[in-house]
Amino acid sequence: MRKKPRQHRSRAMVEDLVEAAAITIAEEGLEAATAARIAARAGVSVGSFYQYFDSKEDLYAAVLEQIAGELKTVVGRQLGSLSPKGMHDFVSDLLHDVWTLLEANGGRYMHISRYWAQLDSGPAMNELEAQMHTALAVYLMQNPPKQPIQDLQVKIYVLINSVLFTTVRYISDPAPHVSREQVIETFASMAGLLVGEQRVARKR
Amino acid sequence: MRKKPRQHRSRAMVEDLVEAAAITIAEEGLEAATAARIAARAGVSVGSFYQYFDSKEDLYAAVLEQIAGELKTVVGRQLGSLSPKGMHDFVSDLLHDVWTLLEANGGRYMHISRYWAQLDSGPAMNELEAQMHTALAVYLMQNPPKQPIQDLQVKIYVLINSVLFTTVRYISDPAPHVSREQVIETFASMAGLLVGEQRVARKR
Amino acid sequence: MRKKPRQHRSRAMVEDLVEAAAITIAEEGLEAATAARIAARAGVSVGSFYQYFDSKEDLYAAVLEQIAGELKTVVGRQLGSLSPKGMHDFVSDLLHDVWTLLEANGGRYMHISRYWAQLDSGPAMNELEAQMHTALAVYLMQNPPKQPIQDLQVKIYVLINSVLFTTVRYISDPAPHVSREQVIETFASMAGLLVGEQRVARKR
Amino acid sequence: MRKKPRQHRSRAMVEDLVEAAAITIAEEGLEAATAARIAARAGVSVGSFYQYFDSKEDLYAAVLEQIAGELKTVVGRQLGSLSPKGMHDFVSDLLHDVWTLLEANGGRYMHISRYWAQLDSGPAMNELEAQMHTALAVYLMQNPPKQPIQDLQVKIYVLINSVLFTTVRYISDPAPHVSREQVIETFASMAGLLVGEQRVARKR
DNA sequence: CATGAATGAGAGTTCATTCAT
DNA sequence: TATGAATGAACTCTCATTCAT
Repeated sequence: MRKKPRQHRSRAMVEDLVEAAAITIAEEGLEAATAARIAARAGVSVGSFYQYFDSKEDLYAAVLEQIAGELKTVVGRQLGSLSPKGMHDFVSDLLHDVWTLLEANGGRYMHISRYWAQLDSGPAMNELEAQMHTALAVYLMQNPPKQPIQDLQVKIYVLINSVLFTTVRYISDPAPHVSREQVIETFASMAGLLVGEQRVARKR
Repeated sequence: MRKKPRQHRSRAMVEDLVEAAAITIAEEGLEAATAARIAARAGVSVGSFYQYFDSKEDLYAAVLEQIAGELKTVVGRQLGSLSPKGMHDFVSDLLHDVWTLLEANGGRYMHISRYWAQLDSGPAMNELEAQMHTALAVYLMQNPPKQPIQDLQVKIYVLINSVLFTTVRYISDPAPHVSREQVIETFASMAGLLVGEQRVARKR
Repeated sequence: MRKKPRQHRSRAMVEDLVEAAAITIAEEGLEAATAARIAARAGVSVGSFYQYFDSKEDLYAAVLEQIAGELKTVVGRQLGSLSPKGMHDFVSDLLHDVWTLLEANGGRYMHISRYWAQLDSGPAMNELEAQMHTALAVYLMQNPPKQPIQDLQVKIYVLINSVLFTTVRYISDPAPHVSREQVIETFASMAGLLVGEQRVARKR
Repeated sequence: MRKKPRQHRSRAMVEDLVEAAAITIAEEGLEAATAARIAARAGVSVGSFYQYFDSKEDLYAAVLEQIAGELKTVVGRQLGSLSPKGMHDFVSDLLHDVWTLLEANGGRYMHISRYWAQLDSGPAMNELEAQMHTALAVYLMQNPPKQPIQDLQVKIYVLINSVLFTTVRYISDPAPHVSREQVIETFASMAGLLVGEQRVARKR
């Protein structure tokens, strides 16, 4: 469990460490992300590292938390504009934003995602899922479908996981014959179809 | 490069090692899957380990190869019965079989899949993808759609990745409110919808 | 490349390690001089060993450097008094000093020299040879020979190698019927003869 | 202690192993000369290796014995023609022959000599020394010097060691400005001078 | 608080030697 | 007698973590 420092200096140090860890994992891989290397990149001593994080794993967790936090912000921004759009366009816009975030900083977050299995990503994933549920609930309250959608929870579960991991895979090991736009459009269609939407995408 | 043993004893040992590696990765995680641990679980000395595999990574690769091989067998079995069924039922049946395989032995393969990014799974994934392309091509020749399907490659790419990783995630971190049947049905629907099939699932 | 430590503690540790390595090589042979053994003898952990030396070979190099450095000091001390003595006496005095150094600490340096071929002793040897050339040049300028000495470089090369390795062999595997004085005298004669000196040794 | 096999097959195998060991040490260094590698090069199984040699060290000893044996043969050939030549020419001719032997087979023996310290070369050296003593004794009986030579044993000791190790060093780390002929001539002069010979070399 | 030298358990890998076949 | 698969001790080197300064 990480200590929650309240001092200014400390908070800056924690942030530096988290960022250094993210960069190191992204650029050199998880195996190269040693305590010494991360601390060096953060311009801090190993000792200080352990002042704020009880273990390397704690730091990794903080990195994931940060990513999840930014993702939540992105999703939150879309939530406000859900209803007027329809599902297809909502998913499309959302994915564009998510993709942009994941590709920012040279795809830093993307590369980190490769290690989700080692990184105990469970909590972050669950938060995202919960948020999506909220989004969908709001949407459906405002756009009551003619026929009730069955298994909504399941569809959300499938969608979010499909989107996330396919995106991860696409960026870490891109398919030459598949464009980013196409992937997004495919997911948007899938989402629309799953909620019974007519296949009439807005022009972009 | 792994030596290809031709003796009986040796082949048994190689198999033991591959299985021990699979079990160890599945049960204790990739980090715990050290040469010594794997060898011990296989009831073999470290020396023997390195008699048959030039490095730990070579063994990991062998594990992946085995999984991919079994997956290919499962898919191949379904390929023969594609056309009479329609896409939805084909995907549904296929997923049931795949799921059964991945869940076998306490979900061993499932857990290993978590580490696909570290395990150089590229080749295996590509083979599977190629196989799916074949399947789809066969299906579409026998069931020519009224309107041509656009971006077929993309849809396959998205589908296979979605199915695989969602399945992985489902088994390694199951959602309490989502049943296996429901996930499969969702994917089958998605597949059917993507190829323009009417949503009339066969009764099961 | 060895880190250059600037702290007091560190410098002491580096010295301890070099000495421990020297003792271990001398007493137990090069094969027994493992990282663990050397570290243990230095009263230090393996980790510290690798904090200051990037590899075992680096430490060996440091040992050689130290020996070469001390040899150079000894030779340098003699160089000042070359001319008034004549070649024979110069070599005799020099060898006495060198011998004393090599025999110090139970012949530690002597024993190490046995492994010169494995220890990448090239640089050290070359420095010593260069120094000898200087010495000889000075001597010959101050004592111009009646007839020019032919092949001076060759003679120096032969002399220095002969002296060094014969001395090494003598100490590491002494001949019972041969005394140290006699070996030195023989080399001194050889040196004198090679530069055309009359065979009139000073009384000792 | 090596077993002395008397069978034909066995003797051939022992010879093969000794040669394989010599080649391996010469070409790949002592560290690379593992039991498996040597056996493979000899076209024999490791098991057979240990049938004839109790340890790797035993094999190394056999290699040294072989080299020493061939050296002895060379020296012996010169011994017959000692007296008529005088010391200088005797040493010169001997060194040419020795040099030729050491350079044969791509300098195989030469390279092996680099490892004399690890290879327990004591016995071989002692034999060679004894042989040289015999040679000198014969020479001096047939060419009684005007003044008795002092410290003959010492001079032989110094000469043989000087010649051997300087030669080893010369071949394993040749000096660019020094030719083989010059080294030999220098040693021949030294030998002549040490036994009081006039410096009148035969024309070559 | 910050530092970074020191620690030592542990990882991957090699290889001399044995022994069942 | 010949084989080479099997063994496991030993080696080099790394790195998370601590603690004296």
